[in-house]
Amino acid sequence: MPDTADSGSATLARLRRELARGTAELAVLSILGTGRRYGYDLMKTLQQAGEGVLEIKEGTLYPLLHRLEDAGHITAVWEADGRARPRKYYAITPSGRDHLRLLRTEWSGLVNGMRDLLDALEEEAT
Amino acid sequence: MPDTADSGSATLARLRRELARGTAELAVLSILGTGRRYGYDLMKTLQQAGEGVLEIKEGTLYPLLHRLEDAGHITAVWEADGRARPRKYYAITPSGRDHLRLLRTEWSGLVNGMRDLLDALEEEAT
DNA sequence: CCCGATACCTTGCGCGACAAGGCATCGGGT
DNA sequence: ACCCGATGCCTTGTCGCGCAAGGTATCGGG
Repeated sequence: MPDTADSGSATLARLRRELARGTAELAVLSILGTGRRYGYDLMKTLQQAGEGVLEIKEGTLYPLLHRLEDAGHITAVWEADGRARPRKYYAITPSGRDHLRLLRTEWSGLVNGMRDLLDALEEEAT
Repeated sequence: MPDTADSGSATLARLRRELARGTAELAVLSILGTGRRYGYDLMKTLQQAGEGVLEIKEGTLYPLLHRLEDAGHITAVWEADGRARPRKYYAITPSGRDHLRLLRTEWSGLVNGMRDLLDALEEEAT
């Protein structure tokens, strides 16, 4: 029955999505910075981290991993072990570590910039 | 002569843009939360705030203001004063203040989530 | 025996940021 | 007198991420 009168929460999802834009790359690369992982595992990990604010969907994750691989930031290997359904494990490369450093710098710059702006406005309101 | 071999900084602008996605609305609405402003002034203010990380371009700002106005979050009035070239002043509405609160909540949720993730990964690396 | 979880993938759409363009006014420098 | 940069507003077209929705296949439990 959510038909009309939904204009708030329907917008919330989009708002959240737009705000989080670009953070998927940082989150994924950060996790891979601590060790190799396969895609589905990354997805599940991010679903639980930070109350789900960093959750990314399959349609986002897999293309992202392919972009990172094409850019040379990560490498992929299929691993079957004993299982019939093999997993694709990703590992970060030196270039990927450089990129991760850059991303972290940009992210904290943005966070600090926004914090400074909001703080300045609060002072002003005094 | 920047022709090839530029693949680093050309990407940086896009990266920065994607990360900052959605923050323009928060920044603009925050400023308007402290008093009325006209568009060009908002642009100049954001250019200087936080070493330019929050800078937004004309092609972003004006459509954004129109979206906010359509949504009822801000109102606009042309003001001529004595000048020949009038300015369009924007002021936040009660609905806009609600929206601003929501945006700030979402933003800090994202920032905290990312901080928690990065902290957890650092611990893990111990 | 079927369904949900695991595990990978793709195509098409929505939407914000921007480049690049346009229009008009005003002040200062030459 | 003239031009140019800053002021001040606007629009159209393109780019690229995130996602919904769909597809394929295996495996375990009810």
